[in-house]
Amino acid sequence: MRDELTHAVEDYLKTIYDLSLTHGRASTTQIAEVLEIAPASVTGMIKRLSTTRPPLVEYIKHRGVILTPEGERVALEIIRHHRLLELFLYETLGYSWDKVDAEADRLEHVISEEFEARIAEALGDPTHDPHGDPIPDKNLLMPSHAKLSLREMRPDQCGTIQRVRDNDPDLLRYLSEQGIVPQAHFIVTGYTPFDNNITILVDGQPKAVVLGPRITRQIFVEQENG
Amino acid sequence: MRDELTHAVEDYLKTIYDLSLTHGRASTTQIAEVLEIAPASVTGMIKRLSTTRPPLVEYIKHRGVILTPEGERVALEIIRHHRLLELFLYETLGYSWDKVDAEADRLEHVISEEFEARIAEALGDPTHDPHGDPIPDKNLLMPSHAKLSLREMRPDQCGTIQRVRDNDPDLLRYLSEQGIVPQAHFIVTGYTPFDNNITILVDGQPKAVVLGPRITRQIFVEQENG
DNA sequence: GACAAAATTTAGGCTAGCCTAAATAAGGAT
DNA sequence: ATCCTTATTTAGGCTAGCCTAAATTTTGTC
Ligand SMILES: [Mn+2]
Ligand SMILES: [Mn+2]
Ligand SMILES: [Mn+2]
Ligand SMILES: [Mn+2]
Repeated sequence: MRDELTHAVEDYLKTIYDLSLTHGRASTTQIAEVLEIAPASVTGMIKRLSTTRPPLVEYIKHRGVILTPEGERVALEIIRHHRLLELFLYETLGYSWDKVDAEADRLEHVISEEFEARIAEALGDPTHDPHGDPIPDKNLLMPSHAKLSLREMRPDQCGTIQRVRDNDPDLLRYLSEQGIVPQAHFIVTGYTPFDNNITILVDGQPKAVVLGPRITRQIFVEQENG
Repeated sequence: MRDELTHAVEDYLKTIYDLSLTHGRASTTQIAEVLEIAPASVTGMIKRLSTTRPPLVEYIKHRGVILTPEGERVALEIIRHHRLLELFLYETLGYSWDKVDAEADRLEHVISEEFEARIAEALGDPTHDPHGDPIPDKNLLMPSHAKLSLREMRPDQCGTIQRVRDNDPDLLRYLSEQGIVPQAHFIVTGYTPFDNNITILVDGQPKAVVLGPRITRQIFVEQENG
């Protein structure tokens, strides 16, 4: 069906997919920041993506882009590769969870459908990667996932960690040292306004931890009704 | 030490290494054939490879190229990636031996040194890939390997299959159907001059097989003194 | 040793993807 | 509504890698 797309194109589509989830439409500058390239270069690329047949994005000048159904299909395919690879590196090869993202970022573009199928099977058709990110299934259907960020929680509320943004290796190492990993259960023991610090006590950990908003914004949880 | 080389450069160096083993110096046309690109393009690339610092090939106009020590180091690094990957795909992911080459050809350029180290360890620091090709060790030292081709053998001589060229998936499937795989023991039962057909009986196989020179040239064996 | 065939190089051109600098459009404050 | 800032696009340029067609060198044959 789809002929070969370049690695660059695949990375653009993956990035646009991610940005659309939180911001609706992806702007030139946002894409440029994530991909660490000049905004002018992004303009050139999204023009191309919007004029392929079929178009991969819908582009309105000065208004940014959204993915077309075909663009989304490609993005989900790459995201499936990426997250399956992360889990494979973590589970099968013993990588630490802060190193899998960088490796998967390159591998995602070169593995075949057979490779994808074989690691999916070896891992038992998993639904979530090591950071709790949902893995689209074979038909590219995305499992539901927590959207409540830890920043919104308040004292005496409790829940489980579901998902942690995976782009910052140092943060990931820090968090796992504190026991803040998917499935960990915690209770909020403190909140300070103005600086928006949140203190949580994670089950099985000796001490509570204070987390600033730059961190809590990156953590998604499932709240328990209690 | 070495900064990033492109996939294309790595494939050139790997190809030149291979060609040098059998032909001494690699010619423009030979490289072009293996890589399936126009000879004119090869000329352009080998000029570049010969003028990098340090140079990766030694180029004499109209006389082809040989690898410099640095070029050979890079080639061996990629060949180690390739062959470790082939074995990993074969052993760990259950690929058939005719499909591993194509997949490894892409993966070899993107895996990190950590990935290399982890699969090497998982496989027990192997010395040979699924086709019997030698895998350079961590220090890029190439294990010794059989250089006697099956084509040179004659009736009543026997030996074991050591190595089969891996570039033709159809041939690989055919050979494994006949039990012609590394470590298989066989005896030569026939030879016909002019057409250079060789008949061998492989241990454990019901019938002898006649193999033409196009095939026997691709198979390397260890002869048994008998 | 001349000459044709084969191998190789040169010349000119193309696409993908990036860049910087300059021009323009959008949005917010007054 | 105007001004200013910020976002975006346009213009022009660069490298990597490929291509074809034409020129040139090498080589094998007589
Ligand atoms: Mn990527
Ligand atoms: Mn992840
Ligand atoms: Mn390759
Ligand atoms: Mn092989």
